[in-house]
Amino acid sequence: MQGQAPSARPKIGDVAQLAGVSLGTVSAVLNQNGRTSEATRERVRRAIADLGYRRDLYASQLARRETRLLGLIVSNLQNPFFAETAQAVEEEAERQGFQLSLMATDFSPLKLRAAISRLLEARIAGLAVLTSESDSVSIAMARESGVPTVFLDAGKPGHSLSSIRVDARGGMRAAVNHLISLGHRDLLYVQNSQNTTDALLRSHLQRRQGFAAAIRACCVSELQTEMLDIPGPGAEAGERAVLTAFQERRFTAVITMTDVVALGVYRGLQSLGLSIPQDVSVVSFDNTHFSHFLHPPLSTVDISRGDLSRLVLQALTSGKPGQLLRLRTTLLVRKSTGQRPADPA
Amino acid sequence: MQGQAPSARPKIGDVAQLAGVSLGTVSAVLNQNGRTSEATRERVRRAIADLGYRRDLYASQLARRETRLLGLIVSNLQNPFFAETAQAVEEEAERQGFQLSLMATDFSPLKLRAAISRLLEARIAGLAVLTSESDSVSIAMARESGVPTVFLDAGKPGHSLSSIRVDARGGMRAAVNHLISLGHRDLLYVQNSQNTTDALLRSHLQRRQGFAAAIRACCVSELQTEMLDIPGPGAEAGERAVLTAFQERRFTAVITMTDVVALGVYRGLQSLGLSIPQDVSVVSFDNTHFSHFLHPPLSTVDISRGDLSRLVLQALTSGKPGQLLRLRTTLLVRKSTGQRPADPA
DNA sequence: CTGAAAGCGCTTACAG
DNA sequence: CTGAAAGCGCTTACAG
Repeated sequence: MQGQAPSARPKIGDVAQLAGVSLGTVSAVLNQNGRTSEATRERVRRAIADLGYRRDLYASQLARRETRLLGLIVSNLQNPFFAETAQAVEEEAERQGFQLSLMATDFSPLKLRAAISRLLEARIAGLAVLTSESDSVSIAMARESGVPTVFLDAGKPGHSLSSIRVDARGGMRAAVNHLISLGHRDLLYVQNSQNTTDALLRSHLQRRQGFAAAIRACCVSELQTEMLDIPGPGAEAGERAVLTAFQERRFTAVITMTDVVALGVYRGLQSLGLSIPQDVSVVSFDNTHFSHFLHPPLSTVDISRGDLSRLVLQALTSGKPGQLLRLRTTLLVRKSTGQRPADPA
Repeated sequence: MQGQAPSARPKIGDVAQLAGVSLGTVSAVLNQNGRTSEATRERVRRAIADLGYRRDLYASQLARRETRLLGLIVSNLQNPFFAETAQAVEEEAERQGFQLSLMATDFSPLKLRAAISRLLEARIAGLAVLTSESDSVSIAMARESGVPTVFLDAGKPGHSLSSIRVDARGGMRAAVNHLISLGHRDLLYVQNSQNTTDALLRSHLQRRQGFAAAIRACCVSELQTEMLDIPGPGAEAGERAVLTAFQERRFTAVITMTDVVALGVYRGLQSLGLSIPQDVSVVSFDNTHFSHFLHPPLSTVDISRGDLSRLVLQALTSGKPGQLLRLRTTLLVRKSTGQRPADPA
């Protein structure tokens, strides 16, 4: 039923025997050590093909000193920001000869700890935790392991632990100033919280703080703002936030914590019969792929995936752990933001 | 620089010594074999914590007969269909006590082969290949390994290899009939090809064939259809397809191969000043999460992620490999489809 | 409930 | 360029 018996799986000794060479020689061919003659290599290759031999990962790695494996943990692969980031890191890792083991936490600190634990068991050469939730136990685990690690917007740099700080404040400031310069005075800030009971969502916090700071620093006096936090998935939260907030008061601009939230905001505004940007401007954060394809194309703050992935690999493989790395953000003005309407009826 | 020296990593023997027990006892505690007293377990746990001990995955798996690891390969994690499917399979696997090793091919048959190869080296207990591209060499590799395997819309069932057949034709038939019943007679079918030189994109082919078959089977005589295939990423392709096709002729309905293509079609139509569904109806395939949040919400053919993941686990772990499994599709009528306009000017 | 020993399938000095 | 041997860090019968 199970196909061949388990013992049918050929081993390196079977290959050696069939090829008429020793174990070490087969191993050298497998690892491309190059200290074998072409004729030998060919015989070994043929024996491997004939037997359907496949090296055992566990035996191979156990016998090796080090691994070329990097661990990457993100919050959720359904979220385009994380999916795009994971792909960028994977490509950069491959370019540098590393394989990636990818895990998702679903915003749960417990799953984050479990993921770190599993990756450490795999003796990874480096660990990148690019999640929006954070967890002090996880940070301590990573730090104590001594494995070069990088967190996103979390952890104090030192020893083996680096930290990448996204300039969320700068991005938010740019977004707020953009809206104010367009004449907007009534701003709604929308974020969603995931169900993370005991986790501090750093990136969320920073974006919100960035918004608040930009408002405080603003030169204009008659600013009216409201900040809404709706639990649940981003798109649903964005829609509900708009339906709720616009019942009481009229805003001319909405700033969302992520593009996914903006997706829901678009829908909410449209179901209220409000046009973007004629009636309401929308600006967001993340520059996920789909934001360009919304109607109208969404103005959003870009976090460069390329820069991020290069920083990650620098933190993990440069031999200089414990760095504090900064990542710029850039406001992309597209078509979802415009002049404040003359008469926001 | 590297933190502790590599040899600093404690082993099971260090734990045994500190706890005053033997190797086997520590192993029993680690594996929850339960044949240890609570007092012993506690001592071992404390020793593990004190030393910061972490089991070595490779040694552990090498010594074990079997693995509880399943391999899952998808085409691209940025595509919401694959991301959602991966998450569903992961949850179902976890429910049944399996871990998942996830890989992406980026639509490349070569990467598909490499992924299968790596997963087989990890001695996976089962392999699911849920990609849109297919490759006969990959199918042969999987088959010859004897590992229980399931392909999506590819491979002849037999021995260790199962196949899940998505009822794309049925879904397309429902979509076409829905449009025809709404009075539409001028239909545009849009698909995008990825850069897969030598791969046959089965799911694409089947959807297109489903469309063609539904048209042929149709009772109405005055049907006008056009089928467009634009290379490149889905959203870009959808937009370009509309801009191209509507230059020459006026369609009242567009059927897209995937939701991602529909995203681009929306944008193309809107930039032409055409309203959905007042001027043009759109119906799609996949029911990805975002389709519900487009404006208007997209009518699309659903492929149940829950059913799919249950079929995958059934194929891999039921002990009855070599099955042919069928997966239904369901047309979800939302707001992007409506009556054919009276005067499609 | 515990301990000593064999074995998992490789890689890597080392000697030839 | 090749071969014999030690060792990687666990798990698992087996004997006590």
